[in-house]
This record gives sequence, structure tokens and C-alpha cells, in this order.
Amino acid sequence: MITVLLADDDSLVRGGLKALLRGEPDITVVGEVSNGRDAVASAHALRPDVVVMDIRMPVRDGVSATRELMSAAPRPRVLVLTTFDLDEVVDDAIAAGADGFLLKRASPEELVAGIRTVAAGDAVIASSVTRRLFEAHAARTPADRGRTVRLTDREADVLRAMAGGLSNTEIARALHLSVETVKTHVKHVLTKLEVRDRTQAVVWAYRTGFAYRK
Amino acid sequence: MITVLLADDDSLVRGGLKALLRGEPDITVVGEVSNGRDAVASAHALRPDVVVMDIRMPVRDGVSATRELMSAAPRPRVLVLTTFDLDEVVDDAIAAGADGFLLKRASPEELVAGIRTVAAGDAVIASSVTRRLFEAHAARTPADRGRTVRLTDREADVLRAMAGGLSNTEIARALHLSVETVKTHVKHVLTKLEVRDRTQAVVWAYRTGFAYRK
DNA sequence: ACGCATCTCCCTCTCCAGAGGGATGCGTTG
DNA sequence: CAACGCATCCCTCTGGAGAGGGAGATGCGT
Repeated sequence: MITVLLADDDSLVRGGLKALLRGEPDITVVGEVSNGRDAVASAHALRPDVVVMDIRMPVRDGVSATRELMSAAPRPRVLVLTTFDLDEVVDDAIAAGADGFLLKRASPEELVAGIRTVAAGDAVIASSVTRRLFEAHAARTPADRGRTVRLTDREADVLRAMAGGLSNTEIARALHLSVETVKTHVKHVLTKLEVRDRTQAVVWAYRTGFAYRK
Repeated sequence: MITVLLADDDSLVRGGLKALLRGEPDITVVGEVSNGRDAVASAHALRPDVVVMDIRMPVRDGVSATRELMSAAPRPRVLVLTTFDLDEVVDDAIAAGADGFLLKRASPEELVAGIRTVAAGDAVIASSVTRRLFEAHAARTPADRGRTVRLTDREADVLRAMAGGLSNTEIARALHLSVETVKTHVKHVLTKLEVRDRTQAVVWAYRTGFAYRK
């Protein structure tokens, strides 16, 4: 049985969600609140599996509430509902630790499936939002797609450090090398990636996902 | 009714999935294949809502098959099953256009919820994989978490250009400005982001998702 | 034994990025 | 109106990044 806490300042929305979820035998709404502060309090008291959280709420917003819930034990899964996928706070909510994002215009089936998915520990993301987050990966240039960039271990270390924002001097300290050696590796990385400077190398690292690996 | 095509070279896996999905009244397995080539062919013939796709398959791998399916009309949703979340091809699969990733060690509930989610048009991602993709967002420093960075329109333009790998001179040409003006904007961006140089600004842009916006 | 790749360190030189100022016009808002 | 934010352009100066070389030490496969 999946227990759900609804947090939305619009009682009409809460009512709709409640009616919708009443039809699901494995999902129970154990509570409903209208602001972020009450969401945190009720989550602690009721220990729901999933908190369906609106972003824009009075007293305390959903992002802030989500952030606090992340440190709770056991921590509830948080499924954020946003009105607009353009909403700038979506990224903040991700940073806050939300497990899912769906749009309020999602179909009942989407929401129900989304609740089950986050309850299972996986993440759900509305397709439109996903596309933004993933377009980086799709943004590889055709040239990159075919070309296999083969960096040596050391070069990969250096590129990772570059992608962390470290200067050559800092990389040298971090890897116990002389600055000269770091510069050599950097030079080779730039050549292999066919880019002009370290900034473009860092861009490459993030666009291709290299910066997230390892 | 959600129609599903299973593509996995291990017949035991296919059998297990089929038995599992037989218990779901709204899901029907309309076909099963054991390699990527057949997956593409069957997807065209059967037009399933969802293709559950293994990555490692003979003849043609799941990533390649997924890529081709993306151009089909109507295009099926593709839910990729990987054995290891460390699998390096996960990123390739994202680039190929897959709608979901789950691990083979996922629970039956996860898989069923995942199929329903991708069928609804949303994306599902196994939590361990998600963490890698999103750790960027979570990687904001605690100082960043509370702080709201407010860039002016022009500063945002410049930061976007920086995140594209452009030099100050190139940014000036692109935005029809003098290099001096660009440097001023860059200076303000660095100050506001509390970073040292343009490389760190670019890192910030990708880590926070700024580089993907707009 | 030889070639080859990798890792390490060193040199010079150029050029741009960034710090640290100042200055102007132009809206908006109190 | 005055104050402020914003955008634009200009100056000097320093440090570091990157180009373009060279070179010795490993280890690996042939």
C-alpha cells in the first residue's frame, strides 16, 4: 500500500487528486495540507511514502519544503507538480532532491503511474522537462558521434579536474604533478578533443556526459 | 490498453517479463524478439506502444535499434533495461532517444509502473542512474542552495555564450558588442556567481542547468 | 633489441582573460 | 527630480593559458 500526502494550496486540486487516487486500490491519501510548512510537519507525523508537492504555496514553498524533507528519516519520496514546464524552479527542485516532476496538465494515468514509480524509488520526469535536461546528451555534434575520443588515464584525470573548475596550478596540486606536466596533458586533451581552449574542453565534458562519469 | 514488445536475447528474461505482465489487465505483450534487428522490424509491423529493450543483444544492439525507432511514425516509447547502472552505453541510449531506463534488478512493480509511465509519454529513470545524471544539480554548494543568483538579460546572454565555448571576441561579434562591453558583463557574471574565472562560470552553468535553459 | 605510447618535466613566447578602475546615456521608480 | 539599475564603451596592468618546441623514464608488445 502506498501512502500519499497531498500538498497543494488549491483545495480544488487536492479534491481532484483525492478523488482520482480513491480509485486506486494500492494508493491511500493519508493527509492533505495547503502550504509547505504544514507539508513538512505532516510528513514527519504521518510518514507517507510519497508527498505530492505543489511548488507555489503560501507560507513555505514546495522547493524549500522538499529540501527539508530530504533530511527526514525515513525520507518520503517527493513528486513535484508544476504548472509550467518552463518554471524556473524546476532545477531548484531537482537540487532540493525531488524524485519526480509532472505537470498539472498530466493525465490521471500519468500521475498514478508517477506516484507508483517514485514510491518504488525511481524518478519520473515529465517529457517536456526531460528533454531540456537531456538535450545536452543529444547535443553531441554529428562529428562527435562517429569519432571516438580516446584519452589516456592521466588526460582523463586532468579533464575531469578541468570540468571541476580547477586551474592548472590547482590540478597540479591535486594530482601531485608539476604545472608543466599539467599543461602538457591539457595541451593533449585540447588536441584530441579538437577544441581551442579549456573552456571548450569543459563544455565538451558536460555536453558529452564525460563530466558526470566516473 | 498498453501494447508492449519485448526485445531481449535471453528467453528466460522474456519469459519472466511476459509472465509478470500477464498479471496486468491494461498491458499486453504483443510480440517478443531476441535481437535489435528484429526489434526494429517487429516494432514497425506491430506498432507497440512500448518497446522494452535490452542493450546488449546480438545482430544489432539496443542503442542502435532505439536510434532507428525514434524516426518511426508513430514512434514507440522505448524503455531500456540495463544490467548495470554503470553501463557506459546509458548515455548513448539517452542520446539515441530512449524514454526510460530501468535496471534488470528492478522490482516487478517498478517495471510495470515504468511501462505505464513511458506509455503516458513521460520518462522514467532508475534512481541510481538518475543520481548520476542529476548529481550535477545536487552538486551545488550549500552556499548556492540558499542564494538566488539574479543575472540581467545581457549577463545571461553572455553566460550562455560562454557556456557555448565562445571567447570574449566571439561573444562580441555574436551579440554585436565591443569586446570591452563583453568583458564588463563577464566581470559582473563572475562576481554574481562568486567564481574565479570563466571556466568555473561555465561549470556553474552546466551544473545548475543554466546552460540548458532558454 | 627496437619501436611506441605514456607520463613526467622543462624552456620561451604570445596573447587574452580578468582585476580595477572610470564614464556615458537611458529607462524606471520612488 | 534624484536615485538606481542597466547597458554600453574605454583605459591600464598582471597573470596565466596555450603554442611550440625538447627530453628523459618507464613499460609493453613485437
